[in-house]
Amino acid sequence: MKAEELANLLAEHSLFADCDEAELSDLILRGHFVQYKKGDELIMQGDPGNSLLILLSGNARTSMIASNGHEVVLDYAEPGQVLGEIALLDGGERTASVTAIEPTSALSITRAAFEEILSTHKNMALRLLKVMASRIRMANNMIEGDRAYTSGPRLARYLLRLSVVGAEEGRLKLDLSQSELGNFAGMSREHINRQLSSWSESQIVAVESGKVRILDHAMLSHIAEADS
Amino acid sequence: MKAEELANLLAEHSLFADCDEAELSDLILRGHFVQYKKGDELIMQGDPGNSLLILLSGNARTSMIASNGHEVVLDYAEPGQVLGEIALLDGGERTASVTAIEPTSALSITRAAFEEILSTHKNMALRLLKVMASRIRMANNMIEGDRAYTSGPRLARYLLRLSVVGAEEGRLKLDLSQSELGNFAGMSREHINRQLSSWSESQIVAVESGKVRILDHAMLSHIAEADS
DNA sequence: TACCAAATGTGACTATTGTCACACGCACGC
DNA sequence: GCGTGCGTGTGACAATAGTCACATTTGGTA
Repeated sequence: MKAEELANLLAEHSLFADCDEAELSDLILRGHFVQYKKGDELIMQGDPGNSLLILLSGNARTSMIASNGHEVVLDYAEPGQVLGEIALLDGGERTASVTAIEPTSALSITRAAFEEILSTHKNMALRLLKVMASRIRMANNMIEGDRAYTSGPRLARYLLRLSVVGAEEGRLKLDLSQSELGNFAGMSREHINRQLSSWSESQIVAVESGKVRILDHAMLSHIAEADS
Repeated sequence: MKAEELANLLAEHSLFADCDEAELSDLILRGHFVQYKKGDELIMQGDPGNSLLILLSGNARTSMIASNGHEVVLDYAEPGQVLGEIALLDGGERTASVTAIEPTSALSITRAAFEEILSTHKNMALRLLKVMASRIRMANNMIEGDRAYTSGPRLARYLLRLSVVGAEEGRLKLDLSQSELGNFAGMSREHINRQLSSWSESQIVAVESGKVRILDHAMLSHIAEADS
């Protein structure tokens, strides 16, 4: 892939949208283009964290396996997302895995290159700080939601999180199986199924050929804030 | 309080330990010394986030109140901790409150001063990035633990998190009431009580005059990783 | 088309944890 | 010394959600 195409891909996405020429070309020059097929692991839990990825295309799931085998899905990453920066920054192991859920490509940046880029382009650090701030915000939100609400409002929250903003007819960004939704929202597949069925009857969502569609966005938002 | 004293306070703590003279004095010069008594709110959920705090002494609790009234304690902050950087960086509202749980003092830094400091001392950005990285790691850990484990292992994890590292006799950093422990570990006061009583019988912890002491650190760590 | 695997739907039961109610004890101030 | 209030201990019960078992559907492909 040519540098120019990469530059376009990067510049499309918010974090890099305001990068100047030099920054973009530095990223590309020092980065390494990698491709994955569905199911490949971009990052593996337990590995040392010596590089950072910038997702260029495709989609990936960030998840952790707890010591009792329970899988917890933390997030789904879209193109433009920075992945693996935590272990790179604090020198620890990777605490989560990132798995491609469709054919995916990314720019891989080593620690050395990352440090050079940070010290050369001081705006990059500020950009990264902002990204990480919103990531902490999101994580705190998850903790709050998981703790404070019962399964209904919680599922509502996760569905809303998956919903496209200016969506045509409540489509979700990702078509997850009910088991995957369960790992994301922290409830059993069966429970997801029952909840969706119930909402389906009240015309809040539609479940068509396995795919969830949000019919009543307002109602779902209301449920997400509900008392119980 | 004199600048020199402040400099010493700052330099004592990891994040600022390797700051050079100029950085420290810049922080102090541009910062504003504030004091709080027990129960005061250093940061209030819902406010706009126009400043950042560096805790100098005392102790504070970071917590959120969900829309259904449920209180979720995210963390307890020790001296040296940076607080309120998220809203400052991403421009959003404060999503959590920070309350002094004892007499507390802090250095308050406005957005303008913060930006100047970041752009003058580029090492500051890197330091902050590291702090935020470990904060994300911690948050992900909480999510994993809350999701994957039942109350026993979860309480064990939170107790361990409160335990002093080179502790004399398993003392905790903070003496929390059982209700507070409940809000921190995400379980009801009654359930905390029953769990502690049970561990007390098996000599894993001791509950003396309201204060929890860890007797069998190894056992508690083992429970924290347990299957159920 | 016919088969297989994976995903979904659903009932019955169980487990875990929260809630409510109330007793007790200890500390603090009057 | 004696209330008053807060934190704690504990039983009985309710509610929520998980588990297990199995039927059914669907989608891909030989």
